[in-house]
Amino acid sequence: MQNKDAGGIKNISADMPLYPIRVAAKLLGISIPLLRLYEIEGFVLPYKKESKQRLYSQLDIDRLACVRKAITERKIGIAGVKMAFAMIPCWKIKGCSKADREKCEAYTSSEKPCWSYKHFDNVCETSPCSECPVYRDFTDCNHVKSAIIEHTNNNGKM
Amino acid sequence: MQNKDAGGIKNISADMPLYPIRVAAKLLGISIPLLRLYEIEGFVLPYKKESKQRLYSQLDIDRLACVRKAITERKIGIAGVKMAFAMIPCWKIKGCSKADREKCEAYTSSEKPCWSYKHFDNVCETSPCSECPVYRDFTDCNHVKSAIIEHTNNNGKM
DNA sequence: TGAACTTGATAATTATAGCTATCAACTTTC
DNA sequence: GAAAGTTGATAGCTATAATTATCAAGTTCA
Repeated sequence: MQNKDAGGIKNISADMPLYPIRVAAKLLGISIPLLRLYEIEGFVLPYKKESKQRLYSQLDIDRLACVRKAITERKIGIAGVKMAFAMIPCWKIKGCSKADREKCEAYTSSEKPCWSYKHFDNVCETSPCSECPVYRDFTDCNHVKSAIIEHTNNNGKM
Repeated sequence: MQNKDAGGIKNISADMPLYPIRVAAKLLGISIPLLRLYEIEGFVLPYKKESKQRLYSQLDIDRLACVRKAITERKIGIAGVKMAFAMIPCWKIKGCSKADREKCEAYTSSEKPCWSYKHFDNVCETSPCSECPVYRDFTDCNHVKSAIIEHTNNNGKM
């Protein structure tokens, strides 16, 4: 029942790359080109094989299902979802230094999520955004305000 | 040249109710019904005469010009602008107590700006939202992230 | 007093964001 | 080695959000 990294056969966890694009599209009820568009817009960072083919994890699907809801139900558009993600106080989550922040395009932007930028010379340079807690913890673009609340109230320590 | 409150004839300040709806619409280049819609959506709280007729201040015009830009240029829709305003850390700006927050619909909502709610039993009950700094200081819906930054970094000081 | 405004509401229009279909070229897989 | 799947790109469609046009009824104020 547990998902440990040390590998057995049943090493199944929500962030394992599983579904090829066709399956992912079907799971979400959308077309393949749209799924690709969502990636360009920065809504998901799917795993890519060496052959560049995408594989989507269950978390990826969940994430996109939320985005979908925001677009179709909440009537926030693509640009709105991008803005919502851009509001995440990533500099707090990552503990960016003043220097880090000054070098970060994402810090002041409200255009698109921080993980849509290429990061030079700051704390985000070292590891890929797909492994970053800012990306990973925000499966749900509707919960950004909770994060803002959390990080404004007591310096995030609660 | 100065705008003092103590009244002379030249008591002209940016938040004086000046323009009737027809003029305001022309200044913004939109129709009257749209201007009315923007009010329903919570983008502006114009002064109302006893006869219920609206008068818009220059600040109201500026505010709506920003909203307009966000909708037409940034492609954030009406719902997106509402969400942006909802992200303002009003509880910090107003210094809401825990009790205040628990009684506040706006606190957790990311649907619409706090000043769109009716406030009972909390600190916002006492004075109209049109006079609240949360409303007044956010003429520009594109600057919400600055506020988030400010209020996450050092508890709002500095 | 009456012309010119306003109000709120509904219906109709328009513009476009969101989405899909299709394409040729390339990969993977069995 | 061939079928099935992928890639990126472009063009076209569609649903609907955004906006305007109208309406009757009520105000305002020369």
